[in-house]
Amino acid sequence: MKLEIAARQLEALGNPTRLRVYRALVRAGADGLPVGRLQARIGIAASTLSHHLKRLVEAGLVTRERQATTLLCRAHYPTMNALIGFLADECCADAGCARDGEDSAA
Amino acid sequence: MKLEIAARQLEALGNPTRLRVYRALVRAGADGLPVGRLQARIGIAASTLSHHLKRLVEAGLVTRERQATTLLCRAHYPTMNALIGFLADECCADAGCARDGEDSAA
DNA sequence: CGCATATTTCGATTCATGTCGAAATAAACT
DNA sequence: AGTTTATTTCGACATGAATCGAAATATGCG
Repeated sequence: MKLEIAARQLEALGNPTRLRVYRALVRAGADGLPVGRLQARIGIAASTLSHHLKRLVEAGLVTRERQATTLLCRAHYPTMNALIGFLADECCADAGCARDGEDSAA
Repeated sequence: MKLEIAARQLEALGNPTRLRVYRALVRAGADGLPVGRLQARIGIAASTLSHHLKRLVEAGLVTRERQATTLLCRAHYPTMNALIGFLADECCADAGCARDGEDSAA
């Protein structure tokens, strides 16, 4: 059922707004970014951002952590690495990758 | 506007059925797979598969080519490579990737 | 030309998504 | 305790997605 999980993560990233959010978090690096900052930067309603953030968190791509009065969000790199691994592995990656039948039990 | 494109491709892969379809095509390798084969393998209605296939094609992840009476589908690797590149680049990838501020013009 | 096979398009249905504003909750400060 | 700031949850709405079966289209064969 690994495929289901990968699909869920891909879906989470497969929305322009969420991808923008996620990218902003990645760029923010280890320090993360408070929700409010994100909102100002991306320019959407707070409730909408919260909704998207929740989906990213549920997909394991982002972590949220209370930091006094604000909620600090951070990109969770291991998940992204695993996802890229899945794509590269299950779904090809390297230039060559023209492996014919492999385990495709016809 | 590259982000929009990446989001579109991620969304295309972000559905379990489509991801299954795509993976089947990748596994089929350079020979590709006719639609009918895919349908039998995945077990969904032909119309549903056609719909999903269309989305994968529109996202540039799959190519379709008439082969006499059947339509041969193939995974289009360059797109996947570019997508992985985008994720690795814009959205982190390598294990380390704890680059703090970089261009995050806070 | 008409039939058989392969695939898509159409129409319908059901459910999920993206979005917002307003109200509720959480945490800190006075 | 009350106020302010930060964020989420709620309710609503419009739009899009996923799915199917049936009908339409395309290709090759006899």
